[in-house]
Amino acid sequence: MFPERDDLFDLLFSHSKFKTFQKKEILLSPGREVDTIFFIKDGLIRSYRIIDGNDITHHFHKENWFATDYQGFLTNSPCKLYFEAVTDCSVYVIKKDVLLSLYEMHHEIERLGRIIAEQAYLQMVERLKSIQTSDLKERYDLLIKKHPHIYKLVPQKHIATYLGVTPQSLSRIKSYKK
Amino acid sequence: MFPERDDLFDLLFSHSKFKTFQKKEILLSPGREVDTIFFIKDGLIRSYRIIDGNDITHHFHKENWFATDYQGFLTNSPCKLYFEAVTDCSVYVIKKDVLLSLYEMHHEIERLGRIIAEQAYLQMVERLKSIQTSDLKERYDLLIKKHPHIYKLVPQKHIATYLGVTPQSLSRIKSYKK
DNA sequence: CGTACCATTGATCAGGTTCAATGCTCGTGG
DNA sequence: CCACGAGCATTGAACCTGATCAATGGTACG
Repeated sequence: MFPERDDLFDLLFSHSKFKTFQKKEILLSPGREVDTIFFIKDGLIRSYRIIDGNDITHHFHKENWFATDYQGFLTNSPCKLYFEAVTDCSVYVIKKDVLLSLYEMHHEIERLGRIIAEQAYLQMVERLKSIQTSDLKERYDLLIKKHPHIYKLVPQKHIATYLGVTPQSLSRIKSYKK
Repeated sequence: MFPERDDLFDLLFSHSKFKTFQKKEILLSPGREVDTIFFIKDGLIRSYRIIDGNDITHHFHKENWFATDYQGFLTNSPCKLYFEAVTDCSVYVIKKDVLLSLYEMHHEIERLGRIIAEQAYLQMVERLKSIQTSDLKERYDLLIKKHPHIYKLVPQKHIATYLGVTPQSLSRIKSYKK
């Protein structure tokens, strides 16, 4: 997933604040510019946006990886997402300006930044490709195969919107399955 | 689009080979592992994959940016795409191992690598979001507004598959428009 | 001029949406 | 300890968008 370089992460964390959140707590809301990145030490976070009053899941953020409105972060535009703790969570809170100056100062943190961006890209490509080439049933099967614990932790309706469909459609698919 | 640092690009190009291709020439085919990146100095390139015998456009690569099977490049997996010169093209051909060692040697090239990955991510997110939130007509309008020259250079059918629909559907949409 | 490639149009089909009603389950207060 | 309510899942029916299959029409280029 990322280079096995604990020293790098230790350096990063030494410039962060450690924080815990309870299940269902909101870590971050839309509005201001994105100046915060979370690194999830423990727990599961769901990000979502509200479109026409509907809660649409953007992403599930798992432990040992980052969570932020990456698009807002990169383009200096306002945060569009809510971040909600699906389970109790513990996270390192990293400030954007701190991260950027770490990029400047340490070639290796810059590299970490590159690898983060590359991984984010790969995730998006996979998701786009699966939407374009697989039908709903295949996408659902793949998701619960790759991330079985998500299936147990979040309501179906959030998984449905993550897959880009309504909860009703997902429900019907599951009955065909058997 | 990217930092205005001609010296960086000059450094990169000094480790590249300059090459020209004629309209309709294939620059790269699926098969072997991806060891090549193109930087397009001039011209337009279309990448596509063959799925069930059908030509599906993956991306349009414009001048002053990079073109490669980025997914294959990042995951060391075989190239899945064809790259075809839509117009006559001139490109810098950069070898993967050369780029990786430039990353190692120059913090600033590493940064360029980060920015490339970030931009690639942003493009994918935009595309995913437009598929999930816009209907075909809106996506088509947005595409020709943002990239009017593509519209003139490639057949509709390639634009259709880029948008994730059949040429027939795109044709119908256009007649509603007026 | 003819042919090859692309765009358009028509008819039918399939998958997912929407709106609405019903069923299930778990946590809380009486 | 039970009963109720809130939130979620399921199911049904009508509908809509884009896919598919097939035929027709244009046009550029040899």
